[in-house]
Amino acid sequence: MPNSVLGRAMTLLTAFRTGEAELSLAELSRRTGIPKPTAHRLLTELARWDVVERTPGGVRLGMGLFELGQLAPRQRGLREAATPFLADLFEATHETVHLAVPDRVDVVYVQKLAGRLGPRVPSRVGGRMPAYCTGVGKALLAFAPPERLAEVVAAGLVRRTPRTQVAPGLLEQELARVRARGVAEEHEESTVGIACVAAPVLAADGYAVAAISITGWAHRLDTARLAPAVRTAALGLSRVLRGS
Amino acid sequence: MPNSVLGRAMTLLTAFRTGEAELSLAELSRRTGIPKPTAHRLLTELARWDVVERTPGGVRLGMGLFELGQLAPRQRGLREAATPFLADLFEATHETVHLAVPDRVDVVYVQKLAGRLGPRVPSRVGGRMPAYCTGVGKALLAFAPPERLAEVVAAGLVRRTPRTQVAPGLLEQELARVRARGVAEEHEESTVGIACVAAPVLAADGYAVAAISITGWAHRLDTARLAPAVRTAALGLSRVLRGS
DNA sequence: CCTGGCGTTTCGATGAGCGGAACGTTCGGG
DNA sequence: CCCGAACGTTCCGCTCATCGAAACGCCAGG
Repeated sequence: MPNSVLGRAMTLLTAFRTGEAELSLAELSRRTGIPKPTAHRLLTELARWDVVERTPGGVRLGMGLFELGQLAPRQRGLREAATPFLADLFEATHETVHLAVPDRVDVVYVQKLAGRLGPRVPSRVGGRMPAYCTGVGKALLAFAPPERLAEVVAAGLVRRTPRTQVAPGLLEQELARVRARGVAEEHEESTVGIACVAAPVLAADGYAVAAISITGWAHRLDTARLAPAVRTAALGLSRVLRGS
Repeated sequence: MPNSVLGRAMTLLTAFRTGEAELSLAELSRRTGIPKPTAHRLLTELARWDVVERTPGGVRLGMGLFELGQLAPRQRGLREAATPFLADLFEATHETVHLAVPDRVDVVYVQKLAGRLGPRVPSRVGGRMPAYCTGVGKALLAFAPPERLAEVVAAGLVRRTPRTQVAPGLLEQELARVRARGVAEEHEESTVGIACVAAPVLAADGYAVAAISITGWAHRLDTARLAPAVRTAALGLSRVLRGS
């Protein structure tokens, strides 16, 4: 348990898990080891800033936090510029469409357009996945500074499904193919039953700042047919971001 | 200037304005009145939690903040459920599509799909607008508990454009029409040149939890033609949220 | 009725937090 | 080239914001 105010506040905020609508003071205290009166005091102040909101059953993360988070520049401008391309791609294919950015050895999803008929893809906006076993992650790694792959390998390649690629040499060869082709694929490497085709969004320096992907059922997604569409959207966004 | 750690940290975080990629320590200190060493210390700790990130020119709001903000339940489940309906509406109309939720006397935009040809609508995801002069706001007010309108009136109706409606009685009459019709309109009341047609997303208790809208140029948007489409999307989302 | 658990409040003790001063670096102007 | 201004960073004695055990009232379940 941290002994700083900020550390404790962050510990409370990060105790909330995906899908939890609210947590009671007692549960937060149990999860974090922060004594109830302390947690109570901190949450009371956080509520004054709308970082948390009081509910009948306890507290929930607040709209003020959502509003602040939307100002984070690394996702904001990109998501705004990308939304028309993503909407086009969604309209053209009616498969789930993602925009993701790199963050250390992971990808973070910043936009997702999904219909009502596709698979329940476990990705979510604001969520993370490892780069090495996801389509968007491989598209980003292929066009990342070379030390990024070394970081990813040093962090460890963990088998998540029977099809996860955990040999660094094979991953490196695949990334070379991605670089040559401009498109990355994922076939059940991160999630059983799910396939994906992704293309990097490149900045002027040739490195990827984001990746766009289409995701669907592994038994049904025609990655060969969709690759040009994904690549087209990514190239369009790349051009817009370069200001030309 | 607050004398609590949380208050100071929040003051620093809320000093960032829309569109600012980063701020120097000195600028943050000037804006907030927080002495440089104090700001430096707080930002250093916030950076450890990815709430802010260091940049060559200073600091920026971080991806950790974005990720936390995406967990806020009041926008999360709604945005995920709504995205297919919004995407449908965007595909059908190619006008800018919004999803907004009520927050006291304002609306907060939680999703926005815009193409590349429509007006540069000043709304943004994570941004706020007053309820009384926006299409989504009026749709929400018409189906809000009665005390909400009283709050809005008590907070004051401020003229933002020559067409802003600032007479409480006229607003009340308009909201009655919205209730009867199930659709609200906005004709340059919040932003010159912009029109909007919006429909409420209703919970089982008959109150609105969100509103969906289509926004476009005031001289061009055919609200009469688009109203049924917006209402259809809102009704569909209402039904999904009710679980039936 | 009793017990356990909840959220809330109190207040003396203390150490986390404070910020002026100092420092080294960089940049722009004379 | 030199100087001054501004920057970010560090230091450390002081202090007050923070802490949390204890107490309290309420509620639900046995």
